[in-house]
Amino acid sequence: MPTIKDVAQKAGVSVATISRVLNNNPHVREETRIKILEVMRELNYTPNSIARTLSNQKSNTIALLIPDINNPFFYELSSYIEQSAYEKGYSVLLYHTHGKKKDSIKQFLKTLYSSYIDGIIIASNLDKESEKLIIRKKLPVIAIDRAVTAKNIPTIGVQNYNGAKLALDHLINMGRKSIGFISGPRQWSTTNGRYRAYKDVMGKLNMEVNVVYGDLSVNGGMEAIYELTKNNYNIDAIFAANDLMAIGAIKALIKQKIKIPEEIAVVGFDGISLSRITEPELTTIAQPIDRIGYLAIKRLVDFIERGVEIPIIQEDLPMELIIRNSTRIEGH
Amino acid sequence: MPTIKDVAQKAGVSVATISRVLNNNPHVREETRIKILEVMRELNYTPNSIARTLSNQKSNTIALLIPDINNPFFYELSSYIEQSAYEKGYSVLLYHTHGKKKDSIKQFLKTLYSSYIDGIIIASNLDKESEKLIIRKKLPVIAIDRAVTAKNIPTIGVQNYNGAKLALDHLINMGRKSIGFISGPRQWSTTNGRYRAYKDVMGKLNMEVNVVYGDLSVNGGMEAIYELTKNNYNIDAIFAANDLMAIGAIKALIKQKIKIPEEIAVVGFDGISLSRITEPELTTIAQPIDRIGYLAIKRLVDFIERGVEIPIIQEDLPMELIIRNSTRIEGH
DNA sequence: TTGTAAGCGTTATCAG
DNA sequence: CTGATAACGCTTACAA
Repeated sequence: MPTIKDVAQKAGVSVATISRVLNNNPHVREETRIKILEVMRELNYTPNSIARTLSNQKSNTIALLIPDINNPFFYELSSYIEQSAYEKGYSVLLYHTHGKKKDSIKQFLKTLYSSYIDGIIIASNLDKESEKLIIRKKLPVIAIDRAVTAKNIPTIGVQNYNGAKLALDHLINMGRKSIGFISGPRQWSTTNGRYRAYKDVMGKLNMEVNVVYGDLSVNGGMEAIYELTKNNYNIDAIFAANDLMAIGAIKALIKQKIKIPEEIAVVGFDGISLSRITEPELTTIAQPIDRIGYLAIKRLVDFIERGVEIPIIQEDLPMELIIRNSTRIEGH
Repeated sequence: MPTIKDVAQKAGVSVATISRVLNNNPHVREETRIKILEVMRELNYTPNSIARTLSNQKSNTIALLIPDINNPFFYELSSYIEQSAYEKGYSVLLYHTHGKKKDSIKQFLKTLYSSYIDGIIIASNLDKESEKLIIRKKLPVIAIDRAVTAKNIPTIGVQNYNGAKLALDHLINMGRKSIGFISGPRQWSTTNGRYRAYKDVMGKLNMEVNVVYGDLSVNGGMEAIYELTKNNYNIDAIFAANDLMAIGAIKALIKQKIKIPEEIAVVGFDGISLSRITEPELTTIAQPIDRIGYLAIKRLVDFIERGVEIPIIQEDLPMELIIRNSTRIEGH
């Protein structure tokens, strides 16, 4: 691989000048610039990014911490983040927090600082200690969606309460009289809003409250259904706190030969692409995953490159109801 | 962040000595080594990996090229690869070849050489030109599974022919008399073995051949079913060249109110975790995804660190039949 | 066993 | 507008 020296030599100038054209420094005579660009092409020269990073103390890389490998929501999210980063000239360093030893997150954070990572996006739920470690350093951080309990990390999330209301109103519009709710884990901050909406709507309409807790997985959804249908034969709709559990719900209902949506309608939450994999396809409340990824990168890069402060407040994006056959009787 | 200089100063030795203990060089007095380790802990020192990379011309990073973001098979694969790499002290640089402009792969390859990437794993199908570019450099490369048409890239794959035979024998053992095959795209090398097995088995047993081509997606599987069932009312089993299409097949069959497996049994291929998402769950031929990932990393690292040549031959791993309810009548 | 110093490929300061 | 050169943090002959 040719280096900046080779280019300098062949072009008959100093490395400083080469560096200048590399960095679009205007103080280069047009003639020399052209000459140099030509030589670069001839030599098929690419600037060495490692050397650049060392010199600049900046890597144009953003670290992304995501939790479970089995939740497609995070894959889709990471894909959008990578795309947005790519467009701004940044790479993404993916780190799966799930399944690794407790200390390894600490280790990873150390690595960050030894690689000149420019910023961090956190989609995982970290323990308090790790969070503190992150905050202590001055690296720009942004949390997305479900995540982070510390108050002083800027967060981009979704309107969980309003989104859940969309789901419930839809079910009620479809004439459902008894709605069961499959909640996420109690500590999980983002499911709280969804839970509150459920309680509020049920309360206002004087409807029975039936809540079961699940672990956000397909199996969790199945188990929740067994629990819910064990005693409540009158339920005619299910609202699940995420799509994976809703898919599990559909699976369990089909197994019990319960007709969807005729006997029980199902609504999910997230809008992952898997929500179309079942038969019937799942009605769901879609998060603007692309937008979350885009915003996270934008906020971070704006700060890194232009010092634009990231608002410490929580920024909550609206959600969208997508109606499919798990709530809509076909042909209607 | 403290540097090697800070450590040297505080420990009262030269940076060379620090570097020696960092690299486990035995020519350090035990006493000094201990002293230095102590100072490192005190200062909370972490060696700067960028500087190390620049000096060593080696980054301990392996690039992984994966295609479609929507195929969970590759996600699972990449997860195992990351895990294996992690255990050997390597990071993985993920690059999605799908959806990016044609030139960007070329651009990416350039980046590789400017970041001292130590090796490449290719899971994507690249065009000939890109492949040539890769081969021309002396970077160690390994292709996995479905991939790569060039003959001179070492490849780790699976026994497609034998795996497909497992599926077909199973269906025949279950008493099926007419098996339809949903193939992958014709050019797709890995589906060829599966196709040949189908032809051979059908031929040997004098059974009717019914092949439809799909694009390896869920929708592709659905369309294939519409095609297959349009004319062949006597089919009682489907073998799909991958799980995603098999899932689509199940979806389409359910939509047509055809009972699985009573009327039509379905077998997939890959063994992705999504194969358990349907009701009934999918019988499938599982690839040893973990093993593929492990081997790819092992071969690469063995070469990088100890010069162990990677066998140029294709290395094909055995597959496993997993029987679930899409072929087995419940209670049996 | 330890230290000195050159080198890895850039960037940036300071002169000219 | 251009060139020398120190600096980024580490490794590694070569000397001592």
